[in-house]
Amino acid sequence: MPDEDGVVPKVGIRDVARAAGVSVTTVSHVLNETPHTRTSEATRDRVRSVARDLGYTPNRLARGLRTRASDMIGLLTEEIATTPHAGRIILGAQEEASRHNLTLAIINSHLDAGADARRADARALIERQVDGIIYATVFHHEVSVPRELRAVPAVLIGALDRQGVVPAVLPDEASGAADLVALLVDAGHRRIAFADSSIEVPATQGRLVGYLRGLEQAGIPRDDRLITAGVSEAGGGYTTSLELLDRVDRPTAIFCYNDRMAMGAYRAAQELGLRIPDDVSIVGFDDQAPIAASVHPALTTVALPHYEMGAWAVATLTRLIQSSSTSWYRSTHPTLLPCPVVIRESVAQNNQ
Amino acid sequence: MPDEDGVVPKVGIRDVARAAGVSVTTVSHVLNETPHTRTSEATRDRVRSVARDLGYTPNRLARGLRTRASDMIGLLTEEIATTPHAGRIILGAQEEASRHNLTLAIINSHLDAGADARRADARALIERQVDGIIYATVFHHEVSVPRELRAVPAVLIGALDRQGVVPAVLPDEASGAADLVALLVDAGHRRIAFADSSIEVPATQGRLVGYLRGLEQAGIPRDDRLITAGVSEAGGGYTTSLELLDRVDRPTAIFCYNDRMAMGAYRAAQELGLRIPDDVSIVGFDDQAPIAASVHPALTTVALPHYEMGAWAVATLTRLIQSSSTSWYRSTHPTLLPCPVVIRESVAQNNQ
DNA sequence: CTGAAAGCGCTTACAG
DNA sequence: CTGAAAGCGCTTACAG
Repeated sequence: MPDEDGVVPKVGIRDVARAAGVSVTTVSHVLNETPHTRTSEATRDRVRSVARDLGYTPNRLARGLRTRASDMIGLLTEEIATTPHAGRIILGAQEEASRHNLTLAIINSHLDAGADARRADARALIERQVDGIIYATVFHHEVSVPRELRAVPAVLIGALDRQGVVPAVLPDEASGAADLVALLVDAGHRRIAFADSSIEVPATQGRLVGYLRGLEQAGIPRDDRLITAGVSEAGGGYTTSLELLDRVDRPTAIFCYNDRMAMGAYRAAQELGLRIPDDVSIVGFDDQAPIAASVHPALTTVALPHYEMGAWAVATLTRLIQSSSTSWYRSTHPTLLPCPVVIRESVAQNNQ
Repeated sequence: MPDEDGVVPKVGIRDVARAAGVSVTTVSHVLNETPHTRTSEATRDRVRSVARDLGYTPNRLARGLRTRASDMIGLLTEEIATTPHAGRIILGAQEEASRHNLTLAIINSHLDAGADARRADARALIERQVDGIIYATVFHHEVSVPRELRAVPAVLIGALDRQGVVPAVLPDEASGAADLVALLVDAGHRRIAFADSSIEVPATQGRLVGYLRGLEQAGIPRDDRLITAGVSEAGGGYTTSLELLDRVDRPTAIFCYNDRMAMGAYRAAQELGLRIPDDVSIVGFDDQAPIAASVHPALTTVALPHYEMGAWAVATLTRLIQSSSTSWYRSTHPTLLPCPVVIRESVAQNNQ
């Protein structure tokens, strides 16, 4: 309880021990429920109630120093907090951490900060004695993992380790894209365009691959005239869709690389007097929170498993930490997490 | 360097001391650049180079235990990581923390988790010995701050302390709204509608107040027929704008409560064959990342100072921590941070 | 069933 | 200018 200054005198384990008339050893055993330690029920009750009455709060710093486990996970993000939806990676990691009684310490590195800054950030986390580090990037390019990450168990989100030794998790963009195509095919579409992004990120590969796989699985021959590319913003989707929809044999559906491009496609369709989805179906990718649900008609798209990747990373890390094996890493195969199709209103049956 | 097992033997301050042929005291002084401590230049150089060669990484846990300062700030968010843009609060806090050589530990509480869960979360942070806590909420309702927050310096983001004792920072929504109205007035508009949100959050108050203040400053009489309310989603903006724009004396500009409602207003205008901004100007609020820039024409709106609030919180907290005064809190006035108008293309000169 | 004591890796008066 | 030693608040063999 606060004294008249409002200062709360910190009560430590020895205060509890003294007040309960036992040793600190016993207090520690009781409060931590140390296995293989038999303490009389009476003593345990007394210790617990004294601890509560005194408002004892264990000092996890001291505990960590002694046990050599800080129970903290470091999350190193690369420009990710700026990205929409990235908050869900943090959220997934945080909630999984809470489930394991771990705390998440985060540091954000700027993309353009360079390798040195990133290494310094990793070091800062290691100085905190984090038990493991999650390194999350925006695009899943291959990264050379800062070598400080070798000092501690680590996992990657959205990136591949060039040395192929650090476990990684990625969205299964190809399957998501293929599923989306299947949805279109099921609705009777066969002339499905792919409005790709012209910028070179690995995600492009995945989505294009999935698009092609989807066609193949439906027995629809690839038609390169239906594959276009533009800036991965609304503007790019507009330009590219305008051209696509102005053809005599225009596609009955457009699969846009992302939701922003889909917004542009909406506008193109509108200007051409085509109704969505009756005259043309449009789908996107990303399930970007405010866009996909706010456009009219609401956009059918594919969601990225941000939350799940964050949770996966912490779960995997705790396993690595517990195994405490010298060789943390077995599999070099990245884990692919499903990208679920989110059905809204921008796809209609095709009757042509 | 790793031995053959890949295990990196932890090097501590005593290893450095031994290798440099000095005491740990000296190593500590040199590495921390302790003031009022004169160590020969030669010794300092030797210590530093030995530390570097050995790859010495100070253990901040041990340091914290000794100095009673963990150099960690706890960020307690309330459902915030789910909110678009909330990442920027975390980012602002994180970057400001880095500047002070502090690390951010985050925990997210669910809105519906209740006061007990929130208190447990605060306690978890305090067990980590955080030097201060930031409590960030989505809507700035008044909150009763968990009493564990009294044990440590704390600041509020986006909320007011019911007891009026914890420093708080809020977006100056009223001024932002007034500025937006001023922009419209400068463009010659006088019949400016306000498509308010029908849900009751304090932000509504601020924006409405700002709208009215803006009119007043321009000498435009308040016209309640121009103030409507709808669901604060695209659908609400659509319905409400449709009605507004269908009047004979329709407004020349619509100020939407948020960007999502503005998207609905866009659709209403389109359906009525009104061009934006030539026939009607539309503005929003929030500057929601993917929406405002992706709609056509790009939306003029007001940005929320998320990043700045995060940075403010950490900066203020460090000041409170350093002052180490028993009575941390002086001012009960919340700090209001400006909401800058972001001019894009949805406002045109009115010539009626 | 319970406790005395060492030690985790640092910092910091204090002494020389 | 430099160092020996105490101590931050815990946990954990070990002994009884």
